[in-house]
Amino acid sequence: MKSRPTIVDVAARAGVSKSLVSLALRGDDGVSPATRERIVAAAGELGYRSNALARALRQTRSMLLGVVVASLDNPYHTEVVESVERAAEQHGLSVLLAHGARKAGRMAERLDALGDLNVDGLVVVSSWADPALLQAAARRAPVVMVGRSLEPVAGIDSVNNDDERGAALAVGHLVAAGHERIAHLTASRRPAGLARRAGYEAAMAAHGLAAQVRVIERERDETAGPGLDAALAEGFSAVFARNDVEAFDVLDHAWDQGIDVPAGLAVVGYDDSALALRARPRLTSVHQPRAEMGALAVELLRERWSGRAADRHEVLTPRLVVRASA
Amino acid sequence: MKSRPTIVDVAARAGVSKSLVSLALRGDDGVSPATRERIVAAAGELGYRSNALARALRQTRSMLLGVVVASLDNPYHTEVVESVERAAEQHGLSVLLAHGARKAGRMAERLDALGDLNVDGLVVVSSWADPALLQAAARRAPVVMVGRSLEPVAGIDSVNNDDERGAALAVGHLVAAGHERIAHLTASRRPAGLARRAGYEAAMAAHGLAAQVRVIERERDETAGPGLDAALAEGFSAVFARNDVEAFDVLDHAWDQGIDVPAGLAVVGYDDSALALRARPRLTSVHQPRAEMGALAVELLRERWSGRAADRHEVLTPRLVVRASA
DNA sequence: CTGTTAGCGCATTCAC
DNA sequence: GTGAATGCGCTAACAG
Repeated sequence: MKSRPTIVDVAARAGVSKSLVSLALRGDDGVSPATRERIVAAAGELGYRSNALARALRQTRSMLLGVVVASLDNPYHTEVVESVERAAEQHGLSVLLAHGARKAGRMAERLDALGDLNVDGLVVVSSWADPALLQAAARRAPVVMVGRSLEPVAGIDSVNNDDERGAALAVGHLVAAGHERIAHLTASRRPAGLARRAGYEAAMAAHGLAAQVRVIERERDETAGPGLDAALAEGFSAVFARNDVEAFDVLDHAWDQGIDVPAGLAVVGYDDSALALRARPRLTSVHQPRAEMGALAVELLRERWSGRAADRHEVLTPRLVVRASA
Repeated sequence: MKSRPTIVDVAARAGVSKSLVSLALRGDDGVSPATRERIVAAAGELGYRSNALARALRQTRSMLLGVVVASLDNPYHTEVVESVERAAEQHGLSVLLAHGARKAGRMAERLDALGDLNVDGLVVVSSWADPALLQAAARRAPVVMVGRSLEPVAGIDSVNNDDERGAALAVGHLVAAGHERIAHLTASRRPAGLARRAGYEAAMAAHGLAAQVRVIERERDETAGPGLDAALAEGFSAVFARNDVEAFDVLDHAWDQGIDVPAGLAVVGYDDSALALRARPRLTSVHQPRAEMGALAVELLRERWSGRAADRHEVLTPRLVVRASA
């Protein structure tokens, strides 16, 4: 509302120069205890807080971390964001969150806006991103992509889970339970989806089974319609879905058709997001180690700040969380 | 990464003063077309973007809008955030999103952090907030609360839907469908929950029916357990839940117990969030006009900037969206 | 040692 | 069209 007190106001009130206020408030030595106390008291009385903008402008570091997330409506994404935030906080970094980066145009705009604010680093949480955009952003601040790109993007670090291995875990579990007609349902032609699909196909082959991939187009704000029903009508005994959101849809449609899960149809999802616990029956799902992924993303940025030049692409190992659906 | 080009670099390259660069780039008159073109070209070649921090520091306005949301895991909240963002963009405001304000301590910290960045205004999207915290934040920038507080907080504008009326819509719909044993399930002692409960009780009384409120404690990250089952065992013919999340739980537990919805149990939720479309059967729910709410929140801030001193508390009218669950 | 002065960082604005 | 002042906090160099 009213203009906030500045360092000059504090200095005046404490009867010292503004330089000393700066030193005192940041715990520098070379300030006598008595004076420091006076300054701290003055600051307290005025409700002074240093202006983050001014500080960031003067220093090279803003201590700001930009996080761009594709959308807020996939629980897995928001869970990754939270883990990034936790890690950031531990290093005294403030997170600025931007979302809606599902379209390249908006993604570019968000990245630019964060860059304009002098963020020290960027974390992009998305299952897809235009390499050129990432590289453009990386000219301003180091960028870490949490999620897959088709192939490594030069100059961009990345953190991922091993989608192929995750898919193999799902298939292995279903095969061990005696399933043979195992379908893979996917709606995505994006990298993570492709990797899971490839992992599924490889695992099926390894078990001597025929891969059955069904691509289900998903409408915006809707659960997949007729395509999904048609796929279920084929009589598979088990389904490995590309992610929890789609596994959730499978459960819904199975419910509509009176198919009993898991007896009539076993379902395995991917991400182990909050959705897995909301589902009935509770969803068996491949867990991505998101807490580690967030921490690692921040760690990679810190390494860049310390001068690392070579790209790093970290791939973490997922694990299967078995619940009631398979 | 490398230090970004400044206005001085552009000025040097175009052979003019930096003042003129500033004027030209912001479309001021009084710059000859030829010169302007030279300047724009120079800026383009250098990839110059004005430093948002420096601009905010110089001007009184930062054009930054802070949005604090209780949590990212309630779809209704994130949908409100998106509508605020859309409205903000139309006025050239950038949104800085912060979350995790479920605890007062963290809320205070987030508000402070945004204040340090000189946001021009704050929107708090939450079903609860400590009035003292809001007022503290309001000393730095105008604050709008989207959601209910127990009573109006002096100095803080608010945007809400009429919870009492929404509850009455739900009850009216169920009564019209012939229901008499209508329970209200709630887990919340927070303002919005209380208002809906009061609205439910009033509506039941108006219809000459006995109110049946059941308070179901919800564990973190879990759907309500035994309490919910016990309530369902009482044999109500319809349930009005405090919000979609809890209505979703009701559907799950009904499913567990083999209760057919809506034949054996009609269910109505509140918020009409994305969850309503995920539910099976699709959830009948009270719709809060979130698009208008977001736009209104931004509008209220703009009025404050224009000098309005009196508080405004806007209450919008909800409507019932009838789907399959009731 | 304790504290001050001067100037920086970047874009905007006003008097000339 | 320009130079100088401004906003706010940090910091190098300097004085007591």
